[in-house]
Amino acid sequence: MFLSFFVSLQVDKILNKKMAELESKYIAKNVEDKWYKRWLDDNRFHSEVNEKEPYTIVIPPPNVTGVLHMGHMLNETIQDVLCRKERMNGKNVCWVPGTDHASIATEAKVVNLLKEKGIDKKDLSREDFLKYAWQWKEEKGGIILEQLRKLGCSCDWQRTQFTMNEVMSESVLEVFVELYNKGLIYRGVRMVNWDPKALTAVSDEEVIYKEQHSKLYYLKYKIVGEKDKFLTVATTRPETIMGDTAVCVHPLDDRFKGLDGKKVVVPIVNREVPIIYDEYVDREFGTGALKITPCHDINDYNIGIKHKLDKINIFNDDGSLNDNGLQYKGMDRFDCRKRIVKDLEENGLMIKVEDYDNKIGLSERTQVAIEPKLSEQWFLKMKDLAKPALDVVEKNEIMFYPDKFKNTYRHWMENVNDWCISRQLWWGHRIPAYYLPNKEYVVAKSKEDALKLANKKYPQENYTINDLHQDEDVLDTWFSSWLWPISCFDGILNPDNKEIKYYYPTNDLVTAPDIMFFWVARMVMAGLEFKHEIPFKNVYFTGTVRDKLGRKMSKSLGNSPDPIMLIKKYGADGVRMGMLMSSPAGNDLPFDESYCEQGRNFSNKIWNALRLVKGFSVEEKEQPTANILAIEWFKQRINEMIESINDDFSKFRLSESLKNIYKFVWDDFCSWFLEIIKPEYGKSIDKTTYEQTLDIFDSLMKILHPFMPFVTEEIYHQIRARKEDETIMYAPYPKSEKSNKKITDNFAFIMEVITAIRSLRNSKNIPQKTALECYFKESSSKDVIVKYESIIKKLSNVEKIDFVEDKKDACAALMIRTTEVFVPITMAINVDEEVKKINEQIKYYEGFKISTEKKLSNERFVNNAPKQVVDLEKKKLLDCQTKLQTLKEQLLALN
RNA sequence: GGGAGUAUAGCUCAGUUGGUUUAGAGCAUCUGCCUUACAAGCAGAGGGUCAUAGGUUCGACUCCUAUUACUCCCA
Repeated sequence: MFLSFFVSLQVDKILNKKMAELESKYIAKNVEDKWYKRWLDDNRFHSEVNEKEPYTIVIPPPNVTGVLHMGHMLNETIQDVLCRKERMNGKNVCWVPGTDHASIATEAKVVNLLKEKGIDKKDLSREDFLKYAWQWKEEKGGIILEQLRKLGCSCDWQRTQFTMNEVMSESVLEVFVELYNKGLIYRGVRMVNWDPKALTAVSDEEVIYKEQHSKLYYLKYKIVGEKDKFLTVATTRPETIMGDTAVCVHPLDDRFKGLDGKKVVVPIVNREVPIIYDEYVDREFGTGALKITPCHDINDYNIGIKHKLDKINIFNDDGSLNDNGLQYKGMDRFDCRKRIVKDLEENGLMIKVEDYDNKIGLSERTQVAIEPKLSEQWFLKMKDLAKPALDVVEKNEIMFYPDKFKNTYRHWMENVNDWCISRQLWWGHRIPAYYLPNKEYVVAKSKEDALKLANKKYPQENYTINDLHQDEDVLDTWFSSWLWPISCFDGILNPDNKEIKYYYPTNDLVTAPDIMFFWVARMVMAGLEFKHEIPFKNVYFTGTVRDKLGRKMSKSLGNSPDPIMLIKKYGADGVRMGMLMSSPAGNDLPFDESYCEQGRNFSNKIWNALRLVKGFSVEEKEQPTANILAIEWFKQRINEMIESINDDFSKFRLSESLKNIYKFVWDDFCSWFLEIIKPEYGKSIDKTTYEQTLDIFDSLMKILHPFMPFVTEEIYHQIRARKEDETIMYAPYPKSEKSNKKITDNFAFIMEVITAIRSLRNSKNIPQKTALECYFKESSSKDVIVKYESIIKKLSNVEKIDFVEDKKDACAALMIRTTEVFVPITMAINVDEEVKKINEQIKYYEGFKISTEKKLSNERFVNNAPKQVVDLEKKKLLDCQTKLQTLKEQLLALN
């Protein structure tokens, strides 16, 4: 006794010494910065053209003003997982990072910063303003790219792009000129979505419609020449009456018969305007009479053209009333509404006001109400570009994950409108159109080229460079990002360079569905138009990260956690796992920090498995049977896992894959494998098992690495001494060997046996330390039980296993599948409880038996169903009968 | 208003051409454990008329129709 105590004390010391080398808890921050720096120092993320197969991803360029939010985290984690997996598969991986210049957002930001300094944009020249903007960009822009490093992203930072860098800018001008020369770009006066705050037109895609409580006002329009007769017109925008140039009614509406050729007087304004008839009018809405304001509503505009009406613009660019606004001149549009309502009421021109919910368009960037505005803009014709871009998706040359998004894509492509590409801003790519004194213009990449062109076109004019005046507007930011997969490799200006030939088309694109039209669709168009090749093969659409209440995460709601804080708290690995665990492609992710906690706990679990294994004292000695069997089984499980992982990846089922790996590591490896091979306290492990365990651990780390890059790299280096330049990033991903399903099937049965015995212990309050005896009834599973006897004994603390023909007395009876086990127990058996339990089971199996018998006695089933299905049912019935018989015997024995 | 999608355990999701013990996992819950890698842990357990109503089929969570609820997209 004394001696054993002494020995165990000694062993304790040895163990503690080994353990002390590894912290008892995994501390991510000690590991993550270290490895990221190492990867960077060793230039692990960089790709150059070589003879290997390329794997290319271009990042969806975040806005240069942006900071990392949860959506980015999800998106970038997915890309990193894909990249790291392919890198281990031996591909030459190139993940190009970068940012876009975000015209509106950046310009607004710079304008505001200048305002704080007391500088008004209006007082600056274009050149000076751009100087400030560039300065801001260089100093503050692209923080997000720094943040991606914290997340462990393996981007090729040497290739970092920006949509306004030299190559990309020139590419934009190049394609503009090309498309213009092809007749696809045109300039025209159109009704555009005007953002009165940003003072620019925005595209249809940048308008967000939102339900709003507003009012419907009923106004009196006096009919000219008829005493005291009025038309009542309902409108949500009474402030626009200054722009009215007609009142329109439906030709078949009886209420308005006999008004043909008559005029009405616009209230307050006192202008006479015609009454016109058009089927466009909805007779159910309001009073059936519609006021027509061609300058301020797209539908009115079309009616105006059809009926040749006057057009009166009443607004300034900032949404205030202009000279046509009469006494309201200078007022803001919404102030004017309040005021004019009051005036109408005071003059008895308002009949009533009703509550009314309608949808109004808001600017995506500034959130202010969009004002439809007639203006001269540049457009890109979309019809011819859309057709082939739809085809490649319909034909699955480009695959969407999940593929339901094909529907959305098709719908948009088939109803596509021309793209308004000009923006009334300074920050961006200035439109390469040059106006001439003769009111004509030319389009060319540079002013010099434009001059040559102008003089060629108008030889008699002899223009000099100073005669040319470049268009003041810039291009929509998306007009540069639609070239992203091409221009990242300089494929527009140098279409035959070796990089574009090697890296293009890219492989996968990971993005959010809300930019499907802004970006994805247009990239497909650009790819086909300029490279005659698709830009990517797969598009993975992520879901939206939401809070627990299902709301989108947004700055204004303040419901988004700070990603960098999360990384600090749970480690990048933990956060990555948290993001991915419950986020299948295209599904929204109701985010909860506990996911990250789960991720952190997982890192810790793996860490502790390492501590256990590294704590073993190793000796050259015979390998116990249990260990041989455990290794044989686990290798099969690895094969199965690898197959299922590869299958999941081929379908972009990353979340499922990670869940499986999680369970595999936690349950199969830690709870089963390690528990089997773990030597008894104070004993050593045989060298063979130890080495094989390290191999297995090694494989597990490789399997997990794409998801949790840091902890796996750390452990990879802890498991064995590695060469100076060795990294798990480039370790080959494990390949599955021929697997033997029989082994895993048998082992699964043994696990059930062990669980049943443990469960018995639990329900009977038998302490873990009390060794049990197990008597198996002779059955077909005898061989398997004999084979795995050592494992059953070890994991359920059984000291004796034997086989019997009949039931044994004073035993608890267990049934595993169709095998019966008797476990002698000392305490009295609660007969009533046992009877109740058995009866419940009998009831279940009786029901099951009946349904199976019913199936088998159904001729049509037996004749129509495939043979395996019928055979299976027969086996089910047989098993069920065996069980019932056993249960009934047990019941009998109890009574 | 038009289109698309979803509905499975308390929560988040699997369920692969309809057939594997009349539904699986993780988290959460409950019970028992400081068992010597890990309490960020171990062992065990409970929990579902597969939204509702019909239909097709020998057989439906799975296919069809309608209804309800929610989500997204477009105007």
